[in-house]
Amino acid sequence: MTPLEIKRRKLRGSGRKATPQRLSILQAVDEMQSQFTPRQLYVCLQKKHPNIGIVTVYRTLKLLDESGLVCRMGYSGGSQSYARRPREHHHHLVCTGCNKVVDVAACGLGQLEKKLARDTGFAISDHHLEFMGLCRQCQRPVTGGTS
Amino acid sequence: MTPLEIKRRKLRGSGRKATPQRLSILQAVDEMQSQFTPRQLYVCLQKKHPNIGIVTVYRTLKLLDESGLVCRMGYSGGSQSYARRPREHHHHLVCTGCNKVVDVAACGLGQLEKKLARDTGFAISDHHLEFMGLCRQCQRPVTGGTS
DNA sequence: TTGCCTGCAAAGTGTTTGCATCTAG
DNA sequence: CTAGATGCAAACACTTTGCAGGCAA
Repeated sequence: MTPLEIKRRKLRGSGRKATPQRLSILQAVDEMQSQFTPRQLYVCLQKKHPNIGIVTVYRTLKLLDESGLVCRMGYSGGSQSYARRPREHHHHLVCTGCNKVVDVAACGLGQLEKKLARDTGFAISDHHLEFMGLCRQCQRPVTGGTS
Repeated sequence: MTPLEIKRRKLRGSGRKATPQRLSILQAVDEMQSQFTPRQLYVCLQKKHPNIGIVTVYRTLKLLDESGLVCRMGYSGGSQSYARRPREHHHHLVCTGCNKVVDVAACGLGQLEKKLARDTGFAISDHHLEFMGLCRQCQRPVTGGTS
């Protein structure tokens, strides 16, 4: 089964139509290296699919997020950002240098969550955790030109 | 020395003019219970100081953030949010019902952070942690009308 | 008095919505 | 064929900017 066929099934599986635009967007998402904004994805799409409007990108990303095929992240630079589909419950390690995002499986916040629930009376349903730092590459002193 | 006088000095201390608008904004910030957006602060200000424009609120919050008198937080609902000057490292417990924010001192992520740094090679400098859930009040069944 | 500050309105962005048309199923 | 999807333009919301007048120092 081709990758395209897989994407098609995923879409249909969540009860949506597998239009060419959506398949293109899914493919483009797969090719993104890190977080991206709707506009960035739109620009990437332009190269191969200049007929897709940015409105469709917005709508499709929202839809794919609801279907669990992409993951809505926080805001970056005043714009909503997304990332490729998440696995199970996990967190992110964001490089402040190159903006790369690494998934982190380790969590172990269940206990803290329970303690907090007891202390505050909140019914805690979820949490977000994000680590910031410099990845290996960005830690290296700049060896080439700076331009 | 009155609280007002303190605020005045803080402003002057960062080399800005202590205008009545800025003092009013500083005072309103002090009275905010949790995170707030510029608009929310503006609405609060209207009650006592209807002559302050929302533009001034935007400009002043940015300025106060640069001066370290308020703390710029993430986005909430498509809008930049701020909070009073932060204490030490802490996290937030957000009610998904009423949007109330409670500060959480407990953290204990230092170990996880170190483990992660070892495993991934990242130089981790910080992390954000946010718990979501329903506060006590929002957990109660609706007793009044739903209007 | 002088330079920074304010408030209005207008411009800039990012995102959503209305609507006619098109198409996957 | 029909419900849902697309694309355009317009509407919206949030934030910034230009400018004339005002005020703290």
